[in-house]
Amino acid sequence: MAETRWLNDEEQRTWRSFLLASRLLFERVERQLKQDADISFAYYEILTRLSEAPGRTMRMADLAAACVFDRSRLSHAIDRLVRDGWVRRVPCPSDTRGQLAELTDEGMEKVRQAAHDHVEQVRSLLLDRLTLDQRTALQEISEALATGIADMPKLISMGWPSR
Amino acid sequence: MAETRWLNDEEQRTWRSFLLASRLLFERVERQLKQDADISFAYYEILTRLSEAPGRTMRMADLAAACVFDRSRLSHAIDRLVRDGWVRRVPCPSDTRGQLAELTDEGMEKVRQAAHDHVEQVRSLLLDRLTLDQRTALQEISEALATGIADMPKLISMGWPSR
DNA sequence: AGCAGGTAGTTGAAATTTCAGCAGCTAATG
DNA sequence: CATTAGCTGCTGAAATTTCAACTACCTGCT
Repeated sequence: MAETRWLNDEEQRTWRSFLLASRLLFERVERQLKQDADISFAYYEILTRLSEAPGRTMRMADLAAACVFDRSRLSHAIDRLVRDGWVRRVPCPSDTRGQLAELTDEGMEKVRQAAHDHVEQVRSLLLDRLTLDQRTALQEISEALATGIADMPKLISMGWPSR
Repeated sequence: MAETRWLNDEEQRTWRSFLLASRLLFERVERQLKQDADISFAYYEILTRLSEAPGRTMRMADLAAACVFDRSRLSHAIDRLVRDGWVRRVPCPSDTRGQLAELTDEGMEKVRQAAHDHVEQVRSLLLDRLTLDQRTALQEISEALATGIADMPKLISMGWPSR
């Protein structure tokens, strides 16, 4: 195995500042939602996605992909949202294996109520701190990264016995 | 309370693409570390910070701040790293309350071993996908965000009884 | 010295996420 | 049609993180 190609200063600084900024940002977003609306960002995001979906309904797998959850995590999370009365499970008509998660009226109300302060927070932590150029740049960068990553295989298969 | 100032399309797209990209990125980084080095990114980061610190040693609170962990999370995490023999706890000489986390030789070896593939992953997921201009922009944006957030109070005190 | 208020780190329990594996179903192949 | 590979979602247990105290100690003030 070759020598480790360490990051140079510029590379290091880019990666670390990105890491730091994202984490500080998400930490604040989480904290604010928990404090003002008593809901975690994970749940808030699920509810939001559903609220935007046609029929307030999504297939479990699609919802998981949208939220970048694995299936198991989503499954447990939906259990809890169902328990709280914000989501309902509906069998999928076109695929017997499938389940749809449907947002209830209570769930819809919950998102609405939580959204107000959340949006303000996103503005003050992210949008208001950047120039228009920076926002554009960030968007382009993010989209490039997301596209690139989505195209890559999830697991790097290494040295597989060749048949 | 005023009407919710929803994000317009451009704002929405910036925020969501940033959200998506960061999560995909961190998800891959986590997965790779787990797969190749059998360690979570959280632990890897703790070990890394310690490996760079003078004397391979840091105060708990500083380490927590560097990793954007709360104290409790760090405390539990260090428990586990101590159990695994990668970290040692040392009382702080200057402050009786304090503790120092010290990286053991085994811990150092673990970081070294994990770092190789991790660095490659950071390159292929992030650095190699951006132009030099984009890397510069991302760095500036991240630093602006991090600075801004660090300056803000953690909790928005609302409607406090005026004395 | 004695006290008030803040800081450092830990603790245990509850909540959440991860992990491995499973059962049922679909779809492609021959 | 039968086979088989792959997908869908769920489950339970283990690992981790969050939450709310709590102890011990430091700092500045009187």
